[in-house]
Amino acid sequence: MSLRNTRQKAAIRDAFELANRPLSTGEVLAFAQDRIRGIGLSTVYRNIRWLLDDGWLNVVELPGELRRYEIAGKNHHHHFRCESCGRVLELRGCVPALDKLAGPGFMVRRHELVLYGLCPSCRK
Amino acid sequence: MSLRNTRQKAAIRDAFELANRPLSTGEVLAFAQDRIRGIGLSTVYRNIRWLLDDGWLNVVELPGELRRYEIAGKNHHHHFRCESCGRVLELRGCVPALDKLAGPGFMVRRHELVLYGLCPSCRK
DNA sequence: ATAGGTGCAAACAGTTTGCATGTAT
DNA sequence: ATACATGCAAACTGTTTGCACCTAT
Repeated sequence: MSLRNTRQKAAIRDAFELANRPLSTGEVLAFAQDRIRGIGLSTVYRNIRWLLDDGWLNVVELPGELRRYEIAGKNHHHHFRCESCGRVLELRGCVPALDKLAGPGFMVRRHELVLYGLCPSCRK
Repeated sequence: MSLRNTRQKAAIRDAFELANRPLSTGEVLAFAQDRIRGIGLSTVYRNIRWLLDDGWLNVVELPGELRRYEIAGKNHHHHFRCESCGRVLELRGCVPALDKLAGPGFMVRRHELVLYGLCPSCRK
């Protein structure tokens, strides 16, 4: 849990609020370095860890991708990864009966779904 | 591309054929070490790479998990990860209209779906 | 003033690569 | 005999940790 308010901490939170999409540590560092010369990668990791503990961030893990993080507290949703620009975008809602794909022997507790293709910007 | 038939190579292929589920490099190594004393991890990695190039294996990447591999050539399917035993099992079939989850601005090319819970063995 | 936070560098895990040795052909 | 494959160790990437210095309180 973090107790003090530092410039670094503020810059890291701002990165997520401005991006409004899941960010990797590298993306967060790039943003924060524009504001604070010499900010270290370990500071990014440590603050992300604290924000996760606080429940302010959630982990977003896509298959074969670096771990990303997004602001917590949103409704159940899934993600779209653009194969052109590499960005990960949020999708709203879900698909019914997903969990039925497992047969009757299984007990399904949760699921993850990721769509891949071209985002609206890259499709043009 | 591999040209020679070695004991190591045979043991690695056998691991996949006997397991009949996606395996990580660690799982493959554990299997192969039962047969061949002193087999190295890099041999596992190299042979998996060759088997991927040959099209004999496919990559199976689940969010936040180590990369796994499975025998190629199967129909479109998804996976179930047991939260008790950690094994990843194959599910048959798919769910219709998955790709509709992205709005009209997107072009969806493929998707990945993973279910989590208890497998039939662990549920008992 | 003081202890929590930062930045650097070292430690780690999983994966890849370089190289001398071993072995299938 | 030859060159491909192996096994070891070193390199590499993403992440975590130890520690001296800095700074919000």
